[in-house]
Amino acid sequence: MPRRHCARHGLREQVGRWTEPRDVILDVLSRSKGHLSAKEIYDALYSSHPGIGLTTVYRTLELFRRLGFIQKVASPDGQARYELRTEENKGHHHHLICLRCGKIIDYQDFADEELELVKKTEKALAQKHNFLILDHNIEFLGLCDKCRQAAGDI
Amino acid sequence: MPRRHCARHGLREQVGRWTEPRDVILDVLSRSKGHLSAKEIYDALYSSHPGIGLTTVYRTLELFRRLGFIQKVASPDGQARYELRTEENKGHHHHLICLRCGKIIDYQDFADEELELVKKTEKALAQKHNFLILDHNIEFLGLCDKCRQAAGDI
DNA sequence: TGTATTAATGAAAATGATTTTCATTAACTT
DNA sequence: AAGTTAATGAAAATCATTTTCATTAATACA
Repeated sequence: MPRRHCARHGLREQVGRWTEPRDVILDVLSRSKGHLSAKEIYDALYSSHPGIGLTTVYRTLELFRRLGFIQKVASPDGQARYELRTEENKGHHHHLICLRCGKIIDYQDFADEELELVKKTEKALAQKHNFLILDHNIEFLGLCDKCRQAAGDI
Repeated sequence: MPRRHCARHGLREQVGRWTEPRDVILDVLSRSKGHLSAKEIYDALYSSHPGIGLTTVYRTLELFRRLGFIQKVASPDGQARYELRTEENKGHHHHLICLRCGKIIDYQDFADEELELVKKTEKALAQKHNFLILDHNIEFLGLCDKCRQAAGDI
């Protein structure tokens, strides 16, 4: 069985058993640029590994999230989407989301300016509302290139 | 039948028929400070109007959203929540969301600073990704006062 | 290198929010 | 006041996700 990612990520110590599904799902995630839904991962795997069930995909994604390997993003089309955490995107949750097809695009621009404002806001809000702030989200919603055309450019 | 809100909001022209469920649901929304889920609205109505079904609540919320009277916010607990659009909150979608109970708090602080950054970012992103930006969301996720205590303040 | 242990899997059923269907009711038109 | 048809409510359908449980297989250990 391929141990590609197991060695690569030093997972052995953190996960009970390193299995084929976990290996292949991590592989799909690292191959893909964008954010994939559970169903999309299941479909991508189906031709090469028809045995892997959707249940396992969900369970594995939840495991990876717990381990901090991936980030889960709620998409307005109802399916959650997941992306591998990399050095670049670590700590950033800034997205461009298409309301029509659910596609999610990361952006890095203005990250510094945003971060400054976010930190300032965070501190003030935590105090004012006695809230323990653990995370934040900044997202822009609209229509992606493809869907603008499909929708007759509105 | 009470026509309270029908007159108040000048709805008659915009909606086909003004009905009791629509009237009462709008009433609940305008009475409530926070963001209510469909189920919460249904429950709030149950004692005084046991006849009104959950289906109608959903349909009415969708109508109100189409008309621009309310704003729908996705909550991480899985249920969408809705708030009446008022003069103050119009154009702002800035929320403090509790990951444990789903409670949503609006905030206005830093709205001006945020808006400036948002506009700048929006323009640049729209151009770079050929995206038609229709809306944005800024949210802070964490634990509300009550849930911090329930969770032993972590 | 087998073999036992038990974590991980997959199929099917369960869940929970939301949507659809369809026969009935009632708001508005005339 | 009566007809038209939009709106309703109950039940069924959907859809993403979770749970259950019997089976499989990764690791430990003899």
